[in-house]
Amino acid sequence: MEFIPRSEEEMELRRGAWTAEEDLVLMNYIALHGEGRWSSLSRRAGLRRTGKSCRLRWLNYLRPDVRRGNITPEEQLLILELHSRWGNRWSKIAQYLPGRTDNEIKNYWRTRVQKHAKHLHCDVHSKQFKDVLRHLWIPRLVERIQATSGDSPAVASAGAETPTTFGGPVNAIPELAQVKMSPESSSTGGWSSVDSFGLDFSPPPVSNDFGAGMHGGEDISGVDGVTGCWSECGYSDLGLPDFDQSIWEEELWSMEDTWLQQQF
DNA sequence: AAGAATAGCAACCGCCTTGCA
DNA sequence: GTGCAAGGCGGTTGCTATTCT
Repeated sequence: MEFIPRSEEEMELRRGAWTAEEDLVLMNYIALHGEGRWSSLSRRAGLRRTGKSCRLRWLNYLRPDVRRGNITPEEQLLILELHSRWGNRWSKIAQYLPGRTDNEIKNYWRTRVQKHAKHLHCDVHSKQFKDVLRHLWIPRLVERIQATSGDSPAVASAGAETPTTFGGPVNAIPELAQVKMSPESSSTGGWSSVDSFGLDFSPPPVSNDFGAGMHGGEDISGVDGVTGCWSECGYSDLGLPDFDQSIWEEELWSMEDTWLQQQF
């Protein structure tokens, strides 16, 4: 169907990629006036964009606390677990990964996790794939986290008697959701609960929005939203190795193939 | 070296919810 | 209670960079 603009204003609306100039205008405006109502903000700032477009650009790209770059093993673990609980509730999942946007998590899921499922010729929601996650992917992630966090004895391990948190980097960041092994799961090898992988979470400890205390319907106003700025927390200086995703994925895939052959 | 295929991600779309008059 | 505008969210699209043939 042909798009017929109903007004001059609509005709002038810009779409597609944002220019550096537009970014600057939006950032400057928000720095001076705050977020406010997006539709009027767009007009007042002199941007020929919809309010929605401005909001999206700010939240997903321009916000100073947006983290970019590889999803760390800790974050992958959180995503896998939280997705097993809530499904495609990306914004809810994003609350537990400060600095990551729902869009980024959604993209990660679609490009990495679904790719895995496709490779294994199964659906991401199938029991088969969930088993692969539970028995192979997650334990491997835990191993990686252990390996990169050095000599932490508190790292999740099969057979641990009490809930333990991942040591090293994760513990170094109080703002990051604490991933804990539950006693039930640890007694059965770590990852055996039916609906989730047996991890325990603290409530979302940090707000990654700037101003509004409500996020996704849950009141998280008790936290200092502005100091949620990730770089200020030192996360960028954690020295997490930039582990080579492709190499470890290949390794994982061959393990998965072997494992699946044994299981099915 | 060039074209095709694929992956990754930014941005848009449309539906639903919320707040307000 | 109703209608409207705006915001929020999940799904989808399309562009660009990278890899493969």
